[in-house]
Amino acid sequence: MFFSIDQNSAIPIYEQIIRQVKFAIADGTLAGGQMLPSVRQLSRDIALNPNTIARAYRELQSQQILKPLRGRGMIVRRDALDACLDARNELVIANVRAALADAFSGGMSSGQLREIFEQALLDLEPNAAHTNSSQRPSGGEPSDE
Amino acid sequence: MFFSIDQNSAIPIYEQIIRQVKFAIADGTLAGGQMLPSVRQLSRDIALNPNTIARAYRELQSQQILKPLRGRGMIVRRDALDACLDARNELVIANVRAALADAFSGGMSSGQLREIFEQALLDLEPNAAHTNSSQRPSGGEPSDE
Amino acid sequence: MFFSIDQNSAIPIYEQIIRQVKFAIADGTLAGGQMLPSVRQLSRDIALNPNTIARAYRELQSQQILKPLRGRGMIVRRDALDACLDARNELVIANVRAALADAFSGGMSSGQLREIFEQALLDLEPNAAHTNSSQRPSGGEPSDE
Amino acid sequence: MFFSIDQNSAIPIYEQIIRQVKFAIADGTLAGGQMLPSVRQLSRDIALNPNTIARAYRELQSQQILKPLRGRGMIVRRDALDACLDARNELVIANVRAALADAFSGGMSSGQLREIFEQALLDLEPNAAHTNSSQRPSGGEPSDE
DNA sequence: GTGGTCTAGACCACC
DNA sequence: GTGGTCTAGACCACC
Repeated sequence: MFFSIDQNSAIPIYEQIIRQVKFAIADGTLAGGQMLPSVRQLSRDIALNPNTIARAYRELQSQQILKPLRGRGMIVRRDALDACLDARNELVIANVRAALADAFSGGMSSGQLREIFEQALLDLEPNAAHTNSSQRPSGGEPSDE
Repeated sequence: MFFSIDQNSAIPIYEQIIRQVKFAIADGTLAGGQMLPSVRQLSRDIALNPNTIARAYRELQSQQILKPLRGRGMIVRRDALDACLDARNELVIANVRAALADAFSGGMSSGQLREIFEQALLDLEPNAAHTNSSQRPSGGEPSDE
Repeated sequence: MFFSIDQNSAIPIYEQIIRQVKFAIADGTLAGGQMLPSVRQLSRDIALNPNTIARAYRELQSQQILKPLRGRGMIVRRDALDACLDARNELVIANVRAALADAFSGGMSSGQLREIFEQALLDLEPNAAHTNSSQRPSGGEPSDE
Repeated sequence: MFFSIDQNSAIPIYEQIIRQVKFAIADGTLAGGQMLPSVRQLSRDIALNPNTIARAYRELQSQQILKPLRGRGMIVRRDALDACLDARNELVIANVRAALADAFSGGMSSGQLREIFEQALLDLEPNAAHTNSSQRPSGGEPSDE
């Protein structure tokens, strides 16, 4: 599976699962209508208590991301993509703002912050082809309907 | 005092105090040799149980940031500044990296991230106008209207 | 359990617990991966407030001796043995040096100190007869009567 | 003065003073009838709160070590030497036994302990001429009467 | 069930 | 006055 769980993180495991399901939908790894691994299957795969998986699925269901198929499991709702893109964007924006607010409250300058940001981008960017332009088009979701 | 506690944060109160003491040292608000408010005084000022303050002070002591003067109170160690600058930088870098890692794992592009970063900087930067140059002098409010 | 707490000691109870956990790891009573008694269980067994136990466990955690398994309890870290052997040796060496420094500062001679040391060894050594040779094999109870 | 105070020690400062006065008497640095520095003088010399000095002198007086001369200060009682030698010996013996008990409770062997003891002796012995004989005469106090 | 946080309040030694 | 320890008990999230 595509889950990577950090047992030591301060973020509860069920939250990590919720987030990773949403992000997988946001980036297209999981598409509408697709089936999720069963609670039992997944609990074996990633060695977690089934209760923890079940809790994550339950919350994703109540957030209208997943839909239960009676007796068969959970599928991704056809209309889940927008909610997942929004969730992703909100989370990322909140993270960035929190990091900046922390930095300013400790007296750091925006110059130092830009350096840190660019360095982190260099280190982490998946397709490492870094360009200096900050005017690239904003992205937008390709329509694959 | 300079403390601002968020009772509803997921971050424990004693951790908020620890962080704010370190950041106050990092930005020069608290200098080496300076006295901290007493446990009882601070507990009155920010309406917290003295045990909570004492716990924060105790951890700062074991991290070599504060030093107790027996029967008199807590002072900032002369050599605390470096540790506090390091702590601040590490925290900010970790925050930024976590935000970026999250974003990439959700399929966001570095272009989108730069926009989010610059927007957050605009919103949060304390009393400073934004210019696009990253070599601009560190202070000043140039009018680019 | 293997804890023996002295309520009247000048050493705080939580420090006694910390020391005894480390020493139990050092002498092999507690091995890496092994589970500790839960805070509530131990607080019942040795008639102490759970907060006191929790404080000891918390500090052992921050010293990388124990590791919390969320919702399940505390285990001894696999790599804790070295740290515990070091802690034990450092403590013993510090104790011995402090005793000797005190003695010398009061004008005592090394001859007097050797007598005191050998007498204390005779009195305290667990189930072992004393011989004058310091190269004797490490176990066994030779009868030198 | 002959005092060396460790502000950070777990041992209270007034206890350090008491011990150092007794040990100075035990090793002959302070003789019966000799005058101690006044509370004010000493508090200036070693930069301590006069209350702390006064408390130490008060306890030494109640232990029959010092005697107040009205309006002039404290002198060492003529019969203080025996009490001071006893106090020194008891303290050293207690220290040594405590160190050994700690060591055994952590699974250390008497062989290891002898090594530690001899090493500490080598490091600390004031007139570093170390001999291997452990049968030296026990010392005894020279009579200078 | 588990540990973690927080409040409330007692008591202590030290200055 | 100062910080440090300890008890008692509530409440929380997680498993």
